[in-house]
Amino acid sequence: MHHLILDWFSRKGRVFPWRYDSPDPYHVLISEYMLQQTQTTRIAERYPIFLAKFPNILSLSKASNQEIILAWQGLGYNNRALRLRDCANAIVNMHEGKIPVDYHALLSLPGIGPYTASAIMSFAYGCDISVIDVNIRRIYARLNGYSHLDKMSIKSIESFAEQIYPKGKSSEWHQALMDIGAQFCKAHQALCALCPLQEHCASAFNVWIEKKKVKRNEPSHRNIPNRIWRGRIIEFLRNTNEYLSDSSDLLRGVLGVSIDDKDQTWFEETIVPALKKDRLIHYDSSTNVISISQ
DNA sequence: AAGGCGGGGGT
DNA sequence: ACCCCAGCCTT
Repeated sequence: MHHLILDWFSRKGRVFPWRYDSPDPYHVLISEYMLQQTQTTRIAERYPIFLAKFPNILSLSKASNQEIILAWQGLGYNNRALRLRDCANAIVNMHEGKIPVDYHALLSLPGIGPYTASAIMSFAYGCDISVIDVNIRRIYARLNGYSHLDKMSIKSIESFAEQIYPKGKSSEWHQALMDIGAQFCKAHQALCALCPLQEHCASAFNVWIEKKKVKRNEPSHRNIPNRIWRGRIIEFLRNTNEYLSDSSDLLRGVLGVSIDDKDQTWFEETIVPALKKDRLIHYDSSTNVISISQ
């Protein structure tokens, strides 16, 4: 099975700007950070532009809030941008600018959790470590014939993951599985006929399909979730000349020309505090100017 | 344990 | 009109 998958990966694996035979650890850090909850196609567009602006860990560590938020355009989850800069800063200050080759050291950095830490260990440094994201979890559960992802406990997944991957080939193995999960062994559709794992899969051609998630009611305004409005506000500020705006101009620019008291209250009591909490904006109450935080 | 957090393309 | 995505942090 190992040879089958590794061979499949070398012939049919997806091609991305961040995939190289000997990747720069900095490039792995950036791509994995961007890829958290964000689709590969989006990253493929933005990744080269971002790297051109911040070519190494030192330049990234010195970015102001404003610079990093601007460079994050199109990637979503804007406070991730600040976390990434903070992460670079911690690496410069605590690790002499070298991305640690140590799982627990990575885990302690801002915005790096179990997935990203193991991904860096594996993809950047070629270490023997198992990597588990939602695609790989789903594949392992199906390989073992479980009737649902959640039927296989985290512990079982972890111990299976540890013993299944070919030692010395962690990087290729796990990236291959993510390719398979994204293209064939999908949550809502299983294309077993195309899957290189089919002969080794207990669920082949008889796969459980994930139920649609019940959507929970998000706090919304004018029928649009607040987080979407927040994103639109940051985007509006990105497109102003000095990345600032009079607060009422901003509100009209985002919501439209007719603003009532409810809009105003919602903006001041819900949206502005949330954006400030995330360090994304600065609000000068004396001049009534809102800006992307410096 | 659950909720919050963007954005654009797919269905 | 929803639906989802190479997670992580906070409460």
